[in-house]
Amino acid sequence: MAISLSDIAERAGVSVKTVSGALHGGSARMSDDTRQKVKAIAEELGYVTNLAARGVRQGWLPLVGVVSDGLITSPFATEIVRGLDGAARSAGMAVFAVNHSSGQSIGSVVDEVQQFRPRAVAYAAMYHKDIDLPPTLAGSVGVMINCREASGRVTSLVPDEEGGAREIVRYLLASGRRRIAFINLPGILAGALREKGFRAALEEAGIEPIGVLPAVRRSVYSDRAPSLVASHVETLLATGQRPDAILCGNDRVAMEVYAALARAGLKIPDDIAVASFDNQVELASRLDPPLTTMALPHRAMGRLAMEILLAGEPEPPHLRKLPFHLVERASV
Amino acid sequence: MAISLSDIAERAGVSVKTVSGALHGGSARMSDDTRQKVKAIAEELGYVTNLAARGVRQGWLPLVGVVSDGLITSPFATEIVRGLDGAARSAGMAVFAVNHSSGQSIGSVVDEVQQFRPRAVAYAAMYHKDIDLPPTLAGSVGVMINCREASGRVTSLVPDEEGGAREIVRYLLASGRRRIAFINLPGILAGALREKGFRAALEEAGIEPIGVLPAVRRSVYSDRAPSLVASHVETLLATGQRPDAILCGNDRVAMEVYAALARAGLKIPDDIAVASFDNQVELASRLDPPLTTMALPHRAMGRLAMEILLAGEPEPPHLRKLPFHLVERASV
DNA sequence: AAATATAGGGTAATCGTTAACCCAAATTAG
DNA sequence: CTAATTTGGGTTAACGATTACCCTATATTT
Repeated sequence: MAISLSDIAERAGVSVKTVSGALHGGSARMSDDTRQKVKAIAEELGYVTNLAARGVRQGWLPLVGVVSDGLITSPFATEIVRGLDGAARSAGMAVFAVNHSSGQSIGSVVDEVQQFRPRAVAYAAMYHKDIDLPPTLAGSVGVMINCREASGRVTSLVPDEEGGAREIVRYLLASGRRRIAFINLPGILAGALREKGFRAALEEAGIEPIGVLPAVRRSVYSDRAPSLVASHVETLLATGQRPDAILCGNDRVAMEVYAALARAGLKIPDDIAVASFDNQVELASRLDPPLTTMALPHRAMGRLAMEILLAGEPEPPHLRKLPFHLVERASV
Repeated sequence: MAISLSDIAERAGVSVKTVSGALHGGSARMSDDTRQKVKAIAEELGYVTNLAARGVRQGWLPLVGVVSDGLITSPFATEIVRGLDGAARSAGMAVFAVNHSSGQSIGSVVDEVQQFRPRAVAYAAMYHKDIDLPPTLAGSVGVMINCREASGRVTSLVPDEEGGAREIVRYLLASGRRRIAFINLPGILAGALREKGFRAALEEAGIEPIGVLPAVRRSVYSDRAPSLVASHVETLLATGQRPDAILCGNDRVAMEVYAALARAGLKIPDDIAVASFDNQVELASRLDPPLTTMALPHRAMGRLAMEILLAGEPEPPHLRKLPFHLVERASV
């Protein structure tokens, strides 16, 4: 078994509480002499705090549980966790992430996490969606990240899809583009909201969109679904009203657009501008030319979530939309 | 405060130990009647096991700590974690992942994890590298994942880079290719080992490589470094010995090769085959044609690591190389 | 019918840490 | 010079779960 306070106490010839005070109680009344001696012995013996024991006493462990739905495969997930982690560290907390596979109910996973008596629990969705949290869990889950909680009982943090789409469209307009098409991700919440922003921004400029087209068939967005991108691009180029900008649902769609435009012999951005959403850096910066894209506020959501979780007085539940961030590269 | 065993005991009119036996001690002597009654009350009160309390008694929490170096951004990291997680769950353990940012020493992060009294601790590197673990940690870290531990005091699990390269070259040879070039990732361990495998496989077939070229300048591999891929491809195509296959250091290099070949008007795989390492699915399956690539054994490393950590009798420390896995798509 | 098992469950110690309280010596205030 | 305060540190009781040990009925054996 590992070294405990009483081992140190015995060696130092003091009581356990003195050791505890010397090592952990910053303001405990005690001579500097004693404190130094105890610390030295602790160091020598290789003492490591037993947080489980402290946890029993305090009623909680210095953990913040994060339950995420399904795939943590995406780089987005890690950005959320980074945001959470950074804020957690500065509060002396660790992030304890558990993903719930499709087999389990949210409730059972939350319970699993609760067994560790975390200070707080957040729920994080891997893509922007609606989630209906079971009423029983409204008390134990403090923040919903990247999803809208239906009942409104829990504060939800989501990307401002509509605003992000407006911003990139305005940017395209500011660069002089007027004939703008949108190859969107169908069947997902982000797609629907972005389309609203896309249309709103064009309307406020008094411009008609060239087309809003789905990247895959059947209104079902999936990485496996066969892509329609190439044929859409060909169609768009064939019309008399050839677009001078194509906005893409994500960087991978943009990658396909690049390929289709290359086949058609068109130069980016001179003949046609390309922009998208996601800022998947490895992809976007490697494309030729590097891709201008709207970065999602994943890290910001993570950071804000942690601040909300650890804040003393909780705000009343509400939906908070966080802004996208334009990453200018050379494709516009 | 949450419900405890004694709350249930009081309500049920039995002792705490009976409640403990009923809920957790599968084989405790007890009438079925009592057991059912206790379980019902626990359910009703919404009892959740306090693992911290149990942890104090047992000396450890049902956790396996995983310390990873720096960036958890890569999809590889999550594959490792998935492997660990799957194996951990079936043993009733949870994975507690902590990444150590560049500021901290490995030791301090391991200590941070040890405070939670995990059952075992693993170290995971985000890309295949050599790591020199401080001697003090050889006792606390049970397995090194995706890295070779210099001193040999700890079992290390790494991808069989050499074997993987041999396999993909043999595959290219089997498909009839004879003039094979390799645009490799310079400056990293994986690159060096793969080159050995690449050369070995060609030699055993009595064939000379067309060229082994670095994807970026200066032998420093980084996602930011300016790419040399396009010019290399142009050079390769300009020679009389035009290659009929290009092996790429990773899928992103392959993506650039695709673009360069498209510009040159060459068809994949008819004019020239392309293959690579990584199997970054979102990319590889989206390229046109979909990319044939060697998948790294990340999940397998994670799973095996957990099995080693949780095994009763530990094997003596050794270096274990896990095989790559060929993902056949249409680019060869 | 007496001796022995066994089922069913209680008591109390234990894990490592913290914290409310106490006490003696030393210092300061008046 | 005495009373009040501070300093330094010890005692002891929690926290929640587990477990070795013990006791009392009832069931089984001889």
